[in-house]
Amino acid sequence: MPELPEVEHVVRALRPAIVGRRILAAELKLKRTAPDISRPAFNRLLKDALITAVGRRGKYILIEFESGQMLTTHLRMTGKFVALTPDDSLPPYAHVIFYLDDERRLVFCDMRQFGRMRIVPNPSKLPKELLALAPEPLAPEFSEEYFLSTVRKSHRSLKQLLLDQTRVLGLGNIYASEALFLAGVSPMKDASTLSKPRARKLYQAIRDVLQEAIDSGSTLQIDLADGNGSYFGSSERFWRVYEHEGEPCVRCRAQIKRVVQSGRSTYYCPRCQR
DNA sequence: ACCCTCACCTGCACGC
DNA sequence: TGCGTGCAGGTGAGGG
Repeated sequence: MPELPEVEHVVRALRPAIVGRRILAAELKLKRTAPDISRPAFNRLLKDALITAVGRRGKYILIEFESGQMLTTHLRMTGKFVALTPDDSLPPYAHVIFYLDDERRLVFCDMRQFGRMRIVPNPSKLPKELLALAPEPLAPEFSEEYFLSTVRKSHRSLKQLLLDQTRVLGLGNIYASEALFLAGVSPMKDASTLSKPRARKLYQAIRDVLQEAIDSGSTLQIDLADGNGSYFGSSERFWRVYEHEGEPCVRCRAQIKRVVQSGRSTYYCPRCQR
């Protein structure tokens, strides 16, 4: 159930586990997981592929091969990677299996079947949804100027704008609420009406909330060598407003409210956030 | 170009 | 106990 920080944790756990490994065989069990390729073609293209790098773009995981091919994975809501030792049995909802050259299997599991994989023939043929993504939020390209002009141009609510991966990358439903709380800005406010100083504050809050989540997660135990085949990047975290409806605000003690914006829950403090 | 709604799935908590 | 309802941290296709 990942937003950018969780995906970053998955990437960091995956990297030492699979870089340098060769895929002896690939088995796409659920066609839906890689909808724009046939199962035999998927299995054939990844057979004998040597993994040279694991990266990330927004919430997409990028696995690169020596051939120049790349496998992109989006975990959506419930996707997980699991590393299995030869003794481990297949976990539930295992939709893709990669048989690695060290006897282990890298398995993609996904209860809700929303997760998607795609094979990219080479780096110049990135799919359009990847090309459309906003700059990496923790990189210099996501500048204050970029954010200020993006905010100024939008007449949607700030919450909706923050969830739009083509405008602001990496936030999901939780971190969007958290960033707005940190900045003291109402999720319902029309983006274009936000003053420059408050937009700056929101910009900083976005980066802080993501960086804090990445840092706090880096101490998590994400060892894949345990006998059960650990789930990559599982984490527990403390939210300031998310799922705190009715509880006192940590800053002013007013009751946290929940509203629904375009079908999704938003949590906020009606007193601190204007 | 932009933005909204809905569809895609399964499981779980809750109320009757 | 069983059933119906609503909800879950994500996109992306289709339409206005």
